[in-house]
Amino acid sequence: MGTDKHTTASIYAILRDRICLLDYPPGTVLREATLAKEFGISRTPIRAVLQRLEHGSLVTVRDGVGTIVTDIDAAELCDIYEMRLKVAELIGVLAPRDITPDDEAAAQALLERAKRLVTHYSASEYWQINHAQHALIADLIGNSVLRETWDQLYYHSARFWYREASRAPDGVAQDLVAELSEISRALRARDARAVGYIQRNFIAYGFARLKAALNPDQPIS
Amino acid sequence: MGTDKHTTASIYAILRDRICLLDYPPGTVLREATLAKEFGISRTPIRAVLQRLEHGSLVTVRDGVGTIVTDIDAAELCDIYEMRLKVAELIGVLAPRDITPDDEAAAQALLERAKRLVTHYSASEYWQINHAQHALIADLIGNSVLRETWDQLYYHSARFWYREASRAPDGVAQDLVAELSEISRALRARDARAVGYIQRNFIAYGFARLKAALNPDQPIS
DNA sequence: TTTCCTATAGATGTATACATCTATTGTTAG
DNA sequence: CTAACAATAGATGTATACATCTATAGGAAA
Repeated sequence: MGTDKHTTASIYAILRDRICLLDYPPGTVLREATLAKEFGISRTPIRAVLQRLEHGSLVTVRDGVGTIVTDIDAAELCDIYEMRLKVAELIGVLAPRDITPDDEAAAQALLERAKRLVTHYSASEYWQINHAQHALIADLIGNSVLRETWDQLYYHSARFWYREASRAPDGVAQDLVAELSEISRALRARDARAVGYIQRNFIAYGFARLKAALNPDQPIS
Repeated sequence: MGTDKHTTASIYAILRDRICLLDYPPGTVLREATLAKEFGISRTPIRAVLQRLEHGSLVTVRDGVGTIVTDIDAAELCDIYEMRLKVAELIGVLAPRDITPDDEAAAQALLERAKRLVTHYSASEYWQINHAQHALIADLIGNSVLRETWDQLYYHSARFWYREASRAPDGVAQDLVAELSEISRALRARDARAVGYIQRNFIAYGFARLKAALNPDQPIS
């Protein structure tokens, strides 16, 4: 295993997903030599990947120490989420591309998967649907600069929502069903602006939940 | 010359500025070996810098060919500017930091420099003031994610505005005076939201001018 | 026992040789 | 003369040896 032909892009996606899915929790120290050995290549392309991850604020490279998966404080988490709320509102505003029946079908398929998730929960399946939903919506964005920003914000914050959802998974599947139902409705109506606002709202719900977890108002200990 | 001790960060800033100031016009092919020789280091740290520039969409690295300074088509220029218009509106909205007398003084100093520019124009001085104004406003942004996005958008589009301003420099100094006057007024009023809206407006003025240059409505040929 | 200093293991940063890829130029077949 | 192809120069991509930096463990002095 691991003897496949990896490209820097594929290794980047692999490491990014490991960080997002908390296979590498915040604080994890990655070693270039170890990763190089795992993927059967030298340190040079591994370094390029790590530097790219560093640009996305997913890791910090420290000379003589290693590459450390970043953690986040409450203030920075708020910064990311407040930004995402505002950027979501732009999705349907800045020249979205035309919605097609394919988009509708893709959302419907995700909705069916989410419904199955309610009765048979799986963290892995939850995140696959989540990622697919993100990709679906990002693909609607016609403005390339907005799409890039939207993507970066998503990957910057995903793991912190994942951590919270893993701690208290109650209702996340139902919420995902509700979100995808609304998105399907908006796509049927060919209303890209509605899609953006639905995203905004569900990001806000998640944000409220994260804030409640950070500042537990009812510490009945 | 060039024997000073450069760091990757300083080399990054140098090359970024050369691209922004059109010392390296779009289409220029940069060679790693040449740059390495110029800065007295090996290709390795040069490659790290070029990859960072590529991440900011300032260059494209092509295997076997070289690192090419990116050009831009009308559609992408519109994408960037439409995004900047929207992001500017967020400057005073997403938790700006408190405005201090120092900010006021800095803006006033820039205004004085801009006034001198009207009678004694210098492209170099124009861009130093422009950059300083950008840094001043970016520093007001309390949301770190917004600040990063704002910065990236600025450096992504700066050279295209510079190219247009160089072609027809009439009025750019006066416009800069007007913009800095308004910014000074907003800072005196401690009104960060006003600063953001002023930025939005002058970006819109520049955008209109760029569009007019791209689609000359009066092609009397 | 505590504290400070020093030696060291092991990490990233850098330089360089080599592999691979691209564009071009020159040659040859039609 | 034109077009296709092959050889080649020179670029980036990769692997690796070496330089430098960091944290830590261990020993000596107070």
